[in-house]
Amino acid sequence: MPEVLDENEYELDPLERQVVAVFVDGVKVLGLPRSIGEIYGLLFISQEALALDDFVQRLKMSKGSASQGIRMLKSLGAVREVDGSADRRTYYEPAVELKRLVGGFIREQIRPHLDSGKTKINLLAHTAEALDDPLRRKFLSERLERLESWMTSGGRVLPILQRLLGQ
Amino acid sequence: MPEVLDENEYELDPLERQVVAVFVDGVKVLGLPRSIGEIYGLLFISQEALALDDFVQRLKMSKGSASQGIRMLKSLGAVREVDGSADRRTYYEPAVELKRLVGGFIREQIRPHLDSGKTKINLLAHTAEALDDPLRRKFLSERLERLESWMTSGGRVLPILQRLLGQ
DNA sequence: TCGAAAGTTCAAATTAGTTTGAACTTTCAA
DNA sequence: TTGAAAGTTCAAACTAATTTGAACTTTCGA
Repeated sequence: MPEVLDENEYELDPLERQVVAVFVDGVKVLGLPRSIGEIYGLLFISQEALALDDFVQRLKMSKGSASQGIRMLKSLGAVREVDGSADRRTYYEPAVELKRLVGGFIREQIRPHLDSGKTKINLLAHTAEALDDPLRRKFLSERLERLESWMTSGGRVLPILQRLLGQ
Repeated sequence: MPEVLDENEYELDPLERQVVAVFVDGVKVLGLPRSIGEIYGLLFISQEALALDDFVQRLKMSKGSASQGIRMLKSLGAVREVDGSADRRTYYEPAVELKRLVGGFIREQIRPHLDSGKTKINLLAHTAEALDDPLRRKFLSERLERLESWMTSGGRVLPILQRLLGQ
């Protein structure tokens, strides 16, 4: 067993394991991979910033997973790099403001789908307008309009949602 | 090829296929299986109620998938049974009010996770209170309290969200 | 500048999640 | 009542998603 600091003990203690498990469950609900929950969870219960190797050792995951996980967490705005570290590594700490986390999730995981969905539906609405059967045309146009209104409602609600979660 | 009505033609036409694809993408974002999107999508663009066998034939899925899919859609409140049908089958039509769909999703997919999460965190908070190291105890208690406050905020926001989507 | 440590990439292996299909139960018209 | 059609169940097969690990690139202290 390598010589390490108390805080960087190889295994997670039971409490840490359970908190990490809560985050693993949480990110699964959001459709994100387990490793994201593990990394963020470990950061959340750590008093000091952690580097890639800490995730590899303490969570027993591959360097590849840790690297990809950190990349996604960065893109979500869920972690930030701590600068001014003594050694050559990059250290991370978690963003713990709910507003910020929700904002990142909306921006990265929700908005793009809303936008591309809206585009597709607009195209289909056009196709429907060109249908021969007038009854079918009317029906489909109505339904596609409704679908568009869902997207619009969704788009309007997201910023409100984020504001409401701003503590 | 079996003798069928126009509306129940075996294959989906290109427009129908594309609308169904939009729903398949949509439910994937919500973390629901493809078959749910296919079934709901087909109902959404159909002018008359459909029965299990329509999903099997037109979407080329197994009876098992269709049955399980309908069960989940019922639990989400996304389809309702049409009563008074001529034959022995059960026919379904889609619920198309966004408010209702969102409500069902919150009730079935979000609330249970929020509730079980809150329970787990409360237990962990207790465990943390019993920690020997006072600094560690303070830090973890703070973090777990924050986690609880996330859950509470989430719980408060859901009904508002649903109300805002009530057109 | 060099080379060892840090970090990245991505095809293959693994794991998780979904669908199938066959055996089963239920329903209802004759 | 009965049996054929409708619907359900769930273990096995399949598919999709994640993780691994080895080869690679980048970085920076000596």
